[in-house]
Amino acid sequence: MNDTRQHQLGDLQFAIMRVLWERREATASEVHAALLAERGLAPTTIATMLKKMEAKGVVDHRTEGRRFIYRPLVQEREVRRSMVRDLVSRLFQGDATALVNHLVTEKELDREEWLRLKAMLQEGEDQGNE
Amino acid sequence: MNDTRQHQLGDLQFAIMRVLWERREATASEVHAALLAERGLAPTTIATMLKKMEAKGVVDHRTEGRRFIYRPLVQEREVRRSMVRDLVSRLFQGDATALVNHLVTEKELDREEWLRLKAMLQEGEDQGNE
DNA sequence: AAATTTCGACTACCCGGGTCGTACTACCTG
DNA sequence: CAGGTAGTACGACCCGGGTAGTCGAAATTT
Repeated sequence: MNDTRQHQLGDLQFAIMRVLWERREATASEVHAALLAERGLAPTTIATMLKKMEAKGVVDHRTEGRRFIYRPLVQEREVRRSMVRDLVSRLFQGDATALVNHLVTEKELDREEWLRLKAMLQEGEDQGNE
Repeated sequence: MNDTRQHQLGDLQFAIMRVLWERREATASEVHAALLAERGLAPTTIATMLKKMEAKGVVDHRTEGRRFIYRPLVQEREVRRSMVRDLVSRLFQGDATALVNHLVTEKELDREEWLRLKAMLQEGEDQGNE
C-alpha cells in the first residue's frame, strides 16, 4: 500500500511535484508554464507525465469544467526521506553517518556551510533521547 | 570526456563496481559468485551488464586466455561524489547542509550514529582551509 | 576422441522515465 | 454559425537499467 517505490521519482517527475507542492494544486498548463523556463518542454509532455504519475499514484486529479486540477498525493517529506534512504543504502550500506562523512571529506561543504552545520548540531543537542 | 553521466550507476551496476573496486579486477563469473548471495542472478546477467558497462566506459577488460578480466575505469570516490551531488542538486537545490539537516530532523540517524557524527565533526575541526 | 562444462557473443524482452505528434472535443468569439 | 483555441486522450518512440535464453567455440574431463 504505502509502497516506498512510489516515492522514487525521476528528475522531471520531481520537478513537477515541486510545483504541485508549492501551489497546492495546479493544472497541467500551469505546471508547464512554471517549468517552461528551466526546461523547454512541450505542454503534452507535462500532461503525459502527469497522467503517468497519476497511474503511479503520486498525484490525483479532479475535473473542473474543462481542465484537470492536479494535486499531490505524496508528501515532500516522504519522498525526500525515501530517496535519501535509498541512496544511503546503495552508496553507504545504510550508514547515514558515512554520507555525512563523505560530504565533509569530499569538501561538498565549504567552510561557511560547515559552521552552520556545527551550529545546527549544537542546537539539536537534546534530541534523540526520550 | 570526463562525463559526469558516466558516474551515474544503477543499483546492479554499483554492486558490480563494488566487487571490482574491492578486488582490483575480476572475471564475470567471479563477480557473479560474489553477488550470488544477495541477488540470485543468472551469470549471463552479470556478463551482459559488464558488457553494457564497458560500452558506457565505466569498466575495461583485458583478455587472458579466453576469459575477460574486468577492471574499473572510474573511482569509487568519483562515483559517490557525483551521485551524492546529483541527489543534493535535485532534492535540496544543491544545498548540502539541507541534506544533513534532513538526516537530523528526519531521524535518519539514531542516537548512536548521532554521537559518532558529533565526534567526527569535532575531530575534523581544522579542515576547510587550503 | 567423444562428451561435458565453461564462457563470451548475440539477441530478445520488460519496464519505466521522458518527449512529443496527432486526434478529438468542448468552448469561446467574431 | 464557423473557425480558432485550449486542453485531454492516445499512441509512438527512444533510451537505459535489468534479466536471461540460446549458440557456438574452446577447454577440460573421461
